[in-house]
Amino acid sequence: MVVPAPSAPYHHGDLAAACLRAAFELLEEEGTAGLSLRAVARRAGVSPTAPYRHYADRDALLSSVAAVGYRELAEQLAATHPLPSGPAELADTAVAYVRFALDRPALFRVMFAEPCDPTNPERAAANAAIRAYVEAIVRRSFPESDPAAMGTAVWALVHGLAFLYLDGKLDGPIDDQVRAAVLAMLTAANGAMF
Amino acid sequence: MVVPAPSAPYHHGDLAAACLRAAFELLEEEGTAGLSLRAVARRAGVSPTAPYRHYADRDALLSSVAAVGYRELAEQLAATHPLPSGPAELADTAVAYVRFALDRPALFRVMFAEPCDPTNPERAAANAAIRAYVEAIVRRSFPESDPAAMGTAVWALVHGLAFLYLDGKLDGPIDDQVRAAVLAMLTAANGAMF
DNA sequence: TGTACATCAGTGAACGCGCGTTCACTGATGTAC
DNA sequence: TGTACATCAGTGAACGCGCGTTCACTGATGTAC
Repeated sequence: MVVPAPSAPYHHGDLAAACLRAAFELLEEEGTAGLSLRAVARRAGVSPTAPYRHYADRDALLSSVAAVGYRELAEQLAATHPLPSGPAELADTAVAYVRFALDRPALFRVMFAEPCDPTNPERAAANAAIRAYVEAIVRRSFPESDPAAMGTAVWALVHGLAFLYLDGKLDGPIDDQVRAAVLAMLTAANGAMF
Repeated sequence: MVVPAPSAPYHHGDLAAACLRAAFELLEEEGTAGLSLRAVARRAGVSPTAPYRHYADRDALLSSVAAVGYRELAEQLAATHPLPSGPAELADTAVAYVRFALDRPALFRVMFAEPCDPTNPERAAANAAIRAYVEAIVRRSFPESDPAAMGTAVWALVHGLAFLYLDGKLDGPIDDQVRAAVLAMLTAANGAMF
């Protein structure tokens, strides 16, 4: 019976996944600046060049990180309300979006603020998934509006809130303010001066 | 009569302003990554350490850049409509905001996405100016809404549009789509299913 | 069941790079007497 | 008006740093016969 050596086998086993995990941890602990290929390799317990077996270059790793991030954001939104309808549920979803950004700021920045390869199919799919989710909401809650235009507006509203908080342009009790902002916007047209 | 030496006087004259100008040019030409203190010094034709006479460190320079950027953004908005009212003028202003972001993406990122020193008084003033502008619009156009909440929402809407376009999450004819999104949002409540 | 060999997944040394920042310095300027 | 001197705004060499990426390599694995 062969007892496997207790440590440091030559082959890692699943280095691709380990790199991804390491990248997430680094983003959480050190922020965007801490996410280098070398740091990922270090944390995975592997030589600086080993990740190149699994990722063509730094950008490729970032794209994979972003793709996983999109999936997790989608899960978090769906967990709040699979298909929100009505102002209160929409506000809940907005809060969930902003919370995601503030809980994992570096990840959120990689997902959105870094110029990742736009031809990456994983990214395109993730992007399309978010759009579809938002448009489904819009079609249900605002049947009289243009779903594309209104979908863009809704996404922009929550996305803008996320970034404004993330970058310290707003302060105060976040959940309440996000809720208030979304509700104010959704009911504004009724009392508008035009 | 003293004829000044035609080149390379020992004292620059106004190195602080020259650094700022160089920083803007670098942002325009090379993007955020190209903006280093050394590059600024090089472009200003001065030794790598000279800028330290005028800026405590890299962050201090970035803060100054951001402050000037805010002023220019405010000017561009005011030039579109000093105090927009009605959906069409609001949409114009939104377009101007997004245009600013897309015309000068690296500058816009420095203004918003970089973690500049939040205690910088120039930055605080710039931030307050934007808020005041937006709230003035809101008070006039949406007298029945909470001006703070609605102000936040309006800013977030245009800011989100700016970043989504900037980061390639949306595509298509920008001006038209921004206008359509803003108009859809501002009239949505009328036909909402709640 | 054994063996030869192709393939795969790592290693480790080395490359060149540009960065922010420090330090002791020196040339230029302006002010007090 | 001339001079001494403090102050200001630059220089230039040097520091240590970590990065992405390349290269030739080697240990481990698995497959064909």
